[in-house]
Amino acid sequence: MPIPRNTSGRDEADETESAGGSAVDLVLAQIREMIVEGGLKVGDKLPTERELCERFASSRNTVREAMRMLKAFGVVEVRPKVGATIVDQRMNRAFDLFSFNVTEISRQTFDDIQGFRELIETGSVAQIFTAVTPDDLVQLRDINREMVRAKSIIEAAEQDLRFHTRLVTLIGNKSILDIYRIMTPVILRIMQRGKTRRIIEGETYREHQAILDAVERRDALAFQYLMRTHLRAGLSTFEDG
Amino acid sequence: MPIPRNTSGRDEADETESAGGSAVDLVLAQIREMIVEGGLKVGDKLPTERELCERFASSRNTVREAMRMLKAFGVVEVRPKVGATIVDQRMNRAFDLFSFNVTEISRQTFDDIQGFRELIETGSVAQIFTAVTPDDLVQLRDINREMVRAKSIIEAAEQDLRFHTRLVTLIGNKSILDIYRIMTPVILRIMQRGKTRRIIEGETYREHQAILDAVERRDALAFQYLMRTHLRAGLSTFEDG
DNA sequence: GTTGAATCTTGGTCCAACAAATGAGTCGCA
DNA sequence: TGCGACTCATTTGTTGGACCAAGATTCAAC
Repeated sequence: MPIPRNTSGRDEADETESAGGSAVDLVLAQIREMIVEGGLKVGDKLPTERELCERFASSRNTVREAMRMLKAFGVVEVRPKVGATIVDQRMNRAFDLFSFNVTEISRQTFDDIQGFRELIETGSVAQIFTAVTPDDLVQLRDINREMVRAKSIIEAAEQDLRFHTRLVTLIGNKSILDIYRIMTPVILRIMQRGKTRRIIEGETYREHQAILDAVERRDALAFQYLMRTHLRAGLSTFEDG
Repeated sequence: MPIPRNTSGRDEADETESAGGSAVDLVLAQIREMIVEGGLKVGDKLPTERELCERFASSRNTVREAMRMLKAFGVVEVRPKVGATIVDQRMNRAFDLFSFNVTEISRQTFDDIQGFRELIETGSVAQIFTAVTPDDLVQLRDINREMVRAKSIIEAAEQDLRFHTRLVTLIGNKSILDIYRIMTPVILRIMQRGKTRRIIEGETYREHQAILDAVERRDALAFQYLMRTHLRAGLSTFEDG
């Protein structure tokens, strides 16, 4: 028989959780606390769902919804018949997060993203020059050629992005690369907008080649100038909606 | 009577979703598709849970778990009785994402984060100098003084971060500010590590002041040099675990 | 000791029900 | 007629229970 319990656990909602209203949020906060207090690390296993129900005096559905959120956060990975283990896939989750297209890219967003890229890609010239190898350059030119051979604008944009991501990888900074990867979906949409095959085969290809030439010569000023010009080239093609 | 239906909907798992195994993932993908195909924008309302059950031939729990994930992604906001409306709070969600401390900060992460900050904070000197007003400088010096008056290391670190965030805000680039905010929890943990009151009252305070002096003089080279030195100062205090 | 079958465990899904909150319609009164 | 209070229905939040399928475990047979 359903016991008419305190459905909205606001009485004991003294958690630090900001939105500690619903029972699911409460259980979520309790699980988080359990992880932190218990000093659980990546690889450790969480109790079973039914055990969590018992411990937090909640129904299984409530616990499951809380687990869903943890899964959405990339903090736990749950396999059937095995249980939930703590992981850290938050970067991948952040990546998924922005693949969700809910808003059209505004002119402002476009400018901001390109400004960010300009900061990253021109500012890290020293690290790139230090790390780059002849083999890297060969691969980069290959990518550039593949971009021209691409069958569609979308595919070409992907190669274009691959080119830039490859450069950013050379910086050797995982945080920067993670963030660049998180922005990938948005950057892709930007690239696909206002680009034609003619632009890709012509301007984009040549600009990439010129940038690689500058890398080869270790010409920092040229690299920065060419990269900035390259990134800003798209700005003119952007049409306000 | 429970109909022995196909519990693991792998038969029709022809979705583009990467992990389209479970029924929840399937419903999630279908809702996403519904949003995209239907051209639903921020502010639009989703059908009721029961309507989604009917449309996707799933139980209410399954739909609810899918909605939980959308909520975790910051894509929908659901109020009791009112229903689910589409929002875009993904940046806030990304912020929450990294407030979850599951791993200890390694030396490598420390270096990477500081390297990223160095790139952002020294590379945007032109934008900062253009945007800064006398009032901004007054506020920045206030923040710096508050940092010294802080009652705890944690509070001081928060003021320290506030100082840098205030500077980054001057860049006027929302994307950069968003990313800086996302990194806030990690940066805070870095700041709290290896800092003593002596360091905060002395070195940190003086370095901040010197940076502001450089801003006031519009001395770009000094600004970049001082900022870089300031950010790298912490590196020596970091002790390997 | 190894292997294979029986059993147990556990996550995945579904169902039925009730509580709570809120919007909408309705009734009564001025 | 206008408006406030009231009732009612709808919708989300939560619970308990049930079953299934598949991995993990146990145990018996060889």
